[in-house]
Amino acid sequence: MSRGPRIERPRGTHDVVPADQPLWRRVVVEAERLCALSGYLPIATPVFEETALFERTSGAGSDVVQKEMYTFQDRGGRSLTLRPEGTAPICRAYVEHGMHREPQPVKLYTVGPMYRYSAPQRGRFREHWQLSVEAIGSDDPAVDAEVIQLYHALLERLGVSEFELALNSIGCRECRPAYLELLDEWLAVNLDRLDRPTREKAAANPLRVFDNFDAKPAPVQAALREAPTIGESLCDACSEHFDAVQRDLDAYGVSYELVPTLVRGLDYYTRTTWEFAGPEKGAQSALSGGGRYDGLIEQIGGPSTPGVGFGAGVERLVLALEHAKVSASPPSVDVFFALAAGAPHERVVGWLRELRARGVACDTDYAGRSLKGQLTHAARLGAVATVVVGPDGASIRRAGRADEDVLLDDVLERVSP
RNA sequence: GUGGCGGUAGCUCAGCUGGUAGAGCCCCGGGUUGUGGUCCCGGUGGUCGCGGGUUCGAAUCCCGUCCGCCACCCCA
Repeated sequence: MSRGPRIERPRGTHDVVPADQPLWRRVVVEAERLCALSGYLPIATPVFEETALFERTSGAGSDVVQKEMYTFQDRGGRSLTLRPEGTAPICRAYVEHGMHREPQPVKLYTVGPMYRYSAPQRGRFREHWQLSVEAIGSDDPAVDAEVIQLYHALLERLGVSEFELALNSIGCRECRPAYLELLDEWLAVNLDRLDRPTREKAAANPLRVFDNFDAKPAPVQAALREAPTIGESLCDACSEHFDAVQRDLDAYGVSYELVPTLVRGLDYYTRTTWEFAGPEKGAQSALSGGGRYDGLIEQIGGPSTPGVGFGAGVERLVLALEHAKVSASPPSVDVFFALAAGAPHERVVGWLRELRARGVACDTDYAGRSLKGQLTHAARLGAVATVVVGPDGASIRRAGRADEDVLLDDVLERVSP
């Protein structure tokens, strides 16, 4: 029969099989519903983009650009990249379609696959699905809060209660350079108090010396606690902005923890940054993360335009739902036709056509099962009504009701009132 | 990309120090149950991840490789 080794899905990818779909759909449907309720409109962008889009916006030094991009040349010699994140493509579409002429902010969302070449693990894939929500064209802190609240509402709505929201502001082009200078100075003086990984960070990406703080040796933690944080260096405008975001979150009833060392992995972020962490242990706890990106649109050749948004992992959210013991049922069958010996097949086909036209979900046996097998199958499908069809009549069975014997001519009307 | 652990039926796993493959669940059939999710009996189903090596003989030992999981890195 089959020759050669069995072909399996590519490393780091996964199938969402029918058994997984109810939970998966629930996440996506609720997300879309909440987006619509807040005025976010759906947009779809290509799954691949010109490589420069990500190189320019994410930052040449970012992990994504350095080691995680799926980059390839097409037959025309173009360098293309499977999108590693959703924000830059949406901003590209915003510029390309002149959405700056529309009423601002333009509020958009999309759900689709993202690609990152990293070592697969539980909850971490090379192809994973993400909900991306973006509000472009306003620097109002109320928009930051709205977008954060949107994901918060999604978690509540889905029944996930075990999560934490970490919040920070990383300043703007005005105040961040000054802070970086302060930090560099401090690092230079205190280098001998740090361990090797932290020293390497200090050289490569000083903002990230605080990463994974809890795992560092106690003396290193003690030292880092004395280091200057961005919060103390925010300019007045950024500081006011950040205060306003917090006031709105309070008004929304969203609780958060201020984490002055929270820095995100992409270079385009400014001011507000945040991360929702879920109940799963380990490095895959991040459910969603986002921030403001006031310089991004300019970087890709558009007019100076502020924006905020986040990306949220669908698989991680599904994992959180499973952790919270949330379940969802598959779609049910209204009517199942079980055929006894001598049943008129053509009549059943006609009933199927008519019921489906009326919007009644119905099915029958195609596996040559015994009558008992068909009834068992009907029960497993969760059929509301099972019709046992004989040569001259039928019997309609519903849970908790007496069987109803009907003429073949009356089946349709009795089964679909 | 680095290190550790692991891959046996669709799923969860057993298979002792090498002797040539098993259970439960699932699926199908039969019986029982008022012809429907229970229970009982039976059956289908396996390139032991893949390739090579050692051996009279490999699921079992060795090497390589692929895939998964865990940690690191980093993220969703």
